[in-house]
Amino acid sequence: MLSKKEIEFCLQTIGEMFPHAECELKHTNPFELVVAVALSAQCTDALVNRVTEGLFQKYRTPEDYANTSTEELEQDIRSIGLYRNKAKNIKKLSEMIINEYGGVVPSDRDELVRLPGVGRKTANVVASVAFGVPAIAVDTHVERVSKRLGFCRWKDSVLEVEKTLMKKIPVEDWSVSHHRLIFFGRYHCKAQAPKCGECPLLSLCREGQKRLKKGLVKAI
DNA sequence: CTCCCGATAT
DNA sequence: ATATCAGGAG
Repeated sequence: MLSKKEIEFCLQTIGEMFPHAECELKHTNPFELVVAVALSAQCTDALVNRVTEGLFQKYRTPEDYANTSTEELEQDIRSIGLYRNKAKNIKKLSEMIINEYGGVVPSDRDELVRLPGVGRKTANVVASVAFGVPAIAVDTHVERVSKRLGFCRWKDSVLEVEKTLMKKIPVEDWSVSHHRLIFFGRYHCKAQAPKCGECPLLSLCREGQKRLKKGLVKAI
């Protein structure tokens, strides 16, 4: 596992590669962010944004979702995968926000997790992006990058990855580091065809060195 | 662990 | 053709 110092160096280097790493899910308020992140499970941000562009015109408040039939909402988000679960979750979550939170999205992570379709990762995104609460949401990119670089162990659960990152990164850097890891994973250290050949972190990357020995790294 | 699931990259 | 995508629930 990389030391605190080495992780700090990695995050700074990644920050130079992606100086504008921030949330790419389009939204204009916390409620829209909750809906967008709930839709984003196992689906690209680009596709979510394509769908929410029309969705947020049609549905502006939790009441709008609560007053729609599940079938109609399913059709409105059909092009996103897992649409039946997501439609049901968004309708229920809207009802809960109306009935239990006075129509206002809670900022507390434990309250957010009570909402259907909102797990720890989604709650961390909402708390962090919408309310400025320090958090590290461990999604597929953060998990993969952390394991490849050696920020944590390969066998670690997503919760263990999150705990390790919180321990090794200063609180004031949690949110920005989280977004840097997302961008690095999404555009550079991709699941398929990672760009190890043009990676400034290759020399200290455990997975990169392994790929180098296997002859999988194309020089740039 | 399995299921949910369409769009896109490889 | 197959893998992957800002996962969560049962």
